[in-house]
Amino acid sequence: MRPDRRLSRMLHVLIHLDRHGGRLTSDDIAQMLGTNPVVVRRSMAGLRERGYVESVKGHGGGWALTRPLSDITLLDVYMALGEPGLFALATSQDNPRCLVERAVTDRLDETLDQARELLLGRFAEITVAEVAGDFEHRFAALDDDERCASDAG
Amino acid sequence: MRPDRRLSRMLHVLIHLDRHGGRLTSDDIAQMLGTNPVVVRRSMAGLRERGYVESVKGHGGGWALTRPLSDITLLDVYMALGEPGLFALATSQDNPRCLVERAVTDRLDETLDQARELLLGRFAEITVAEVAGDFEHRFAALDDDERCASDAG
DNA sequence: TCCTCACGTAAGCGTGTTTGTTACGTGATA
DNA sequence: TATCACGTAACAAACACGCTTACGTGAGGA
Repeated sequence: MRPDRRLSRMLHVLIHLDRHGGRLTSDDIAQMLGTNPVVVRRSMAGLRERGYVESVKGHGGGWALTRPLSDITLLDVYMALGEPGLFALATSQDNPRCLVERAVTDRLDETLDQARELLLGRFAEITVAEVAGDFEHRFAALDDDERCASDAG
Repeated sequence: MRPDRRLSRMLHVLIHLDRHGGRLTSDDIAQMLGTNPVVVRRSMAGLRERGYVESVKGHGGGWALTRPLSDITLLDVYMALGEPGLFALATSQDNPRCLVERAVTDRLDETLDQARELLLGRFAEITVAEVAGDFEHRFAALDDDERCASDAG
């Protein structure tokens, strides 16, 4: 199955919006992500509905943050994307009458639920500002040449 | 993305093989799973290569266990399937030069790795015999009518 | 010997989800 | 009024599992 990369991409965008300060158009963002402005608008619609960003039409329009990154957790972004399925694994329901199958699915679902709980719990603990801090720390550690060579200066 | 149900199905099959005692043909198993014998052979090839089951051609042929369920963990079955990807989520590599993206992907990958470690660790702790025990326990708790109505008697 | 059974494998299509693309509409600004 | 930029619908591409068909091989029985 093709993996969902929207969470990764949206975090990337939020941090760039913060660093940029002003507005970025869907086209700007699409170029950063190597994709299409329509994909950007589609992915960011949920973030707008939840009030993390706003979009403005017309000249000088584009996308901007409406609150600090420290107020947005990875879980917030994940939920703004519609809480897509986390696992590429699922239990089968080929014959719900079969008690063997039910024992298997119950045991597997229980284990998957534990992993899901851990994952979403971690997402809830991490703010986007923290990830931005990871970047700042790395960027500060570079010497001047490396800073010029990187795309995030 | 379409989830992978092979792990669930293979556990189901292994427990039925154990309860049945003798051999089951790919056709028998396909009917249990509501699928096609070719799908069964393909999924079970890895289990055979690892020595958990054997297959015999010709009259009276089919599939049988080659070791007790207590010697097979969920992790063993997962690995026999070729260790398919666990998550429907992945990090993006749209622009590896971008330090922001790298900070995001590193943080996300780290979190996903934690969840993966938990999940595979749990898989390693659970034997197929344990899941079969779950079934036996439930089956013993049924009264006669319910046993007849279930498909696992 | 010949037939049937059952597995082994290759090849192609179906399907669902994200992603990519085109097209058209709407509102805001110069 | 022209242009910019978002909003949305519609459709194609890519990808992996699942399904189906087809053909080959080895084992056993008539």
